Amino acid sequence: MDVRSRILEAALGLLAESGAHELTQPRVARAAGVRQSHLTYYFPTRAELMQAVARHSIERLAGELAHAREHSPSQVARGIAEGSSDKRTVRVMLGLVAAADRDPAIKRALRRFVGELRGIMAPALASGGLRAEPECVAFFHSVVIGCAVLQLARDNSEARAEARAVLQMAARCIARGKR
Amino acid sequence: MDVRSRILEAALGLLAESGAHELTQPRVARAAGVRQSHLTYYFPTRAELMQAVARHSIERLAGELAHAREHSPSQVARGIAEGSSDKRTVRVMLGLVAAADRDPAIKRALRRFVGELRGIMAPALASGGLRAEPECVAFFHSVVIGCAVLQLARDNSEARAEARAVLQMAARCIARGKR
DNA sequence: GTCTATAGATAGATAGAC
DNA sequence: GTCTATCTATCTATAGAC
Repeated sequence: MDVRSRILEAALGLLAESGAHELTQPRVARAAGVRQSHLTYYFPTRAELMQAVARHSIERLAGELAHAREHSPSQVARGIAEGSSDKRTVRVMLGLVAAADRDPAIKRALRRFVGELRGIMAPALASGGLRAEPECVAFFHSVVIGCAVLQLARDNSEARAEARAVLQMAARCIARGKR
Repeated sequence: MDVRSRILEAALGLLAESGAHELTQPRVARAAGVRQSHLTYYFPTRAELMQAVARHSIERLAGELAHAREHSPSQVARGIAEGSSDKRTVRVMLGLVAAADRDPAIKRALRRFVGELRGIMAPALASGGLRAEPECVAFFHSVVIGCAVLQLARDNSEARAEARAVLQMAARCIARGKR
């Protein structure tokens, strides 16, 4: 793996493990096994590093979903459910949202990602007997994110059980043939 | 207003305006009009400052809702809808979630707040003709948070319109008389 | 591409006078 | 409770040798 990729992998790991707070040049460099001044050769400013980390994280998340898609739509659904209950994934997402709030470039990347994610999500919902109109996909996506955030914020078994119940409820709401 | 309150107000302002990234001792002190070394008299460590800011933010958010409740349940509903589309409020919430992820004390405060918020939310939903069982409140709460995060992340008119549509859809899902 | 070295800024925290 | 002064650690960024 080339150095640039090693750096991005290390950054993603820190982001997933401890949140955006850990994403500093010295820590990323140490985790990647390069000198800090070498890191700035690839990413001259912190903003460029963050943008690259955002793109890399998004590629990763989208890639995992696309990979699941090769198997079956139900696996996509499971992947989304697992991702939304995986603290590492949620930390990455919240970090990207916070970064997007301060950097339009990251905001654009996140917009594209939302579109892409929903493009993957829609057929998975459809094959699960759920409605896949854009409105329904947006609805389900919102529920998934809400559950994920509430779960990371509270982080106990009660929150996990609640997330499961709420997601099932959301699925019933967009079940085909209803309303 | 005493100094301690001024500090917390200033911190909340920074958090709402620019996110958790801005919450440093020097910036908070400057915004509050005190010396940094004076700030550490009230909050000896950064962790204590963060915990106090969390408590203060939560009191503020809960207070605004409780105040709306004195008027009418529909105002509570409007307050929740407005809060979830107000970037300042969402920044505060995301900052607290990120802080809770690293500090169990903040996590506990956030858990209590979720309970409190839902206690206010439930009768508002009920008086709006919606079901107010805990499951339904948790469901609606999740949708609100998901919409808020998606909106902050993308921040355009499309996202705003989508959030409105999704919230209305969620309301229809827990309308009384429906399954 | 990789390294050493270092500058300049900012953050967190403490000691002690008043 | 408020202040000055200061220390240490950390972060971002640049210059220049190899």
